[in-house]
Amino acid sequence: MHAEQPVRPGRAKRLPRAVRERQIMDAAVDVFSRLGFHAASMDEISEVAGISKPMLYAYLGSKEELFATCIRREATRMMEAIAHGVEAEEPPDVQLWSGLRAFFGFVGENRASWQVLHRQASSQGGPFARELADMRGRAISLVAALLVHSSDFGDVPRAGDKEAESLAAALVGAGESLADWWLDNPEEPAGVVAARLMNLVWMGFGDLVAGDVWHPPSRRSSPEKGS
Amino acid sequence: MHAEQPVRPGRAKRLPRAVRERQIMDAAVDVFSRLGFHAASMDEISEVAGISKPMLYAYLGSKEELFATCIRREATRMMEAIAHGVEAEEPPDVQLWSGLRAFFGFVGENRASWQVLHRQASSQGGPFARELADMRGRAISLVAALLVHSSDFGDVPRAGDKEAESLAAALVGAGESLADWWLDNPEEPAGVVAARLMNLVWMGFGDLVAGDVWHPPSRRSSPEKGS
DNA sequence: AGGTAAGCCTACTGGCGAGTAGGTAAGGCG
DNA sequence: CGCCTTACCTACTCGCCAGTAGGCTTACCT
Repeated sequence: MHAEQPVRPGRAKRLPRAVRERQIMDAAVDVFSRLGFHAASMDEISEVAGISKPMLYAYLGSKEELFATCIRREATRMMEAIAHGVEAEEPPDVQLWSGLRAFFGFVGENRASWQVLHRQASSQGGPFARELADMRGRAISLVAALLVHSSDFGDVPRAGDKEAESLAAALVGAGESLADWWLDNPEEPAGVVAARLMNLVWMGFGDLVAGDVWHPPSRRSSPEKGS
Repeated sequence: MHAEQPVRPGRAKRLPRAVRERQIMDAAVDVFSRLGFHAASMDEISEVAGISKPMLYAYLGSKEELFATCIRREATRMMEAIAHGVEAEEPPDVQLWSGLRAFFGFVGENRASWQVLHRQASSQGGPFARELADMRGRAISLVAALLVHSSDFGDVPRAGDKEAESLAAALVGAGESLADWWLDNPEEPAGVVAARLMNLVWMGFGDLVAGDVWHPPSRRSSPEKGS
């Protein structure tokens, strides 16, 4: 132990910038999700990332910039995951179903991302909430468009845009809340949780109480086996 | 004007402890709702309350105790407001409807309380989240019981408790989210927003698209005039 | 009136954490 | 092989804010 190693203790291996940035972002999402924006310190993020604080500032700028970048990255990943699972040609209920499945699938596999997006981002004032509200707004518009379009299938001429938007907000919120609940009760698979929400918003309690359930038009396996 | 007033500039009028505590709590809820837990400073709270910082500590203890007390007070107020609006003898759908109206009524008249409860409390780790999760849990249980009981009216023997709970979580979340949306779109009255959610969760999109709507059993005025 | 306790204050300390100054190793290229 | 650019570090400053020490003032009670 008295012999000096040529390797200085706190010296990280030299890496190209892009790789380090990825590492740092991953560490930041992890720490932000566990502690929240304010309680998270740049010291801890740098420690988790395996580098020193000045590198953080050199690569990602201030704490706020870093956080905003995290939000943007995770939001983009999520929206892409959902968009990937939905096909625009399908009828509205199937589109909704696909979207829900993709959403819960993403949350199940990216819990930290979800924490950052849903809890942290929305509760910090400043530009973060705007960033997040932006994505949320896009999601709501998407659902609202689906609902309006869906009306064309029935005989109701056209629900008010405001009404569709508020319903979409309720639906998105239901999804968020259910996802949170799921994090605390993770024993059930994503598909089952998604199917529950699908039934709730498509059939309503009234029908469910009467024993009616929604199921996809016999393509894949039915979402809830008759247990 | 050059004569000294006997009133010292920063000296507040003497008041009994109970009254001051109320003032302080009101100020705290206001500041916490605007800035969030961390960004809120005890200095600002004391300033808004019209007293000096040591009084805060003398009366309400540390910042964390103060915040927890705020949460408890507001949560209790809200639960009482809702419980007040619901009568246990009514059929399930009417109970749900009453609860929704009471909820949105409360939020409309206590926006700051709602901000503190929904945004701030849930995003801070620590004992606050527990406090809040507690109330939320009670609300969910309440709704879940309603759903289970509701099943007895139909011919389905009994939905699984887990399923009822997750549906209740989704419903509570939908309410929270819709309340948030409403804060940004406050032009509509509480009753209309409540009616939207009622229709969504009771009828489902499937029925709504087909033109069916739920309405209360002809007692009060109908929730949504045929516009 | 005079005592006294409750209500109120100004003015500090101490620690934590964002952001920085200035220096050290290591890979590439002549 | 030496030079220089890029990656990386240790070790600070500085402001903000939770929490406190110690003293003043006013209402009530006898």
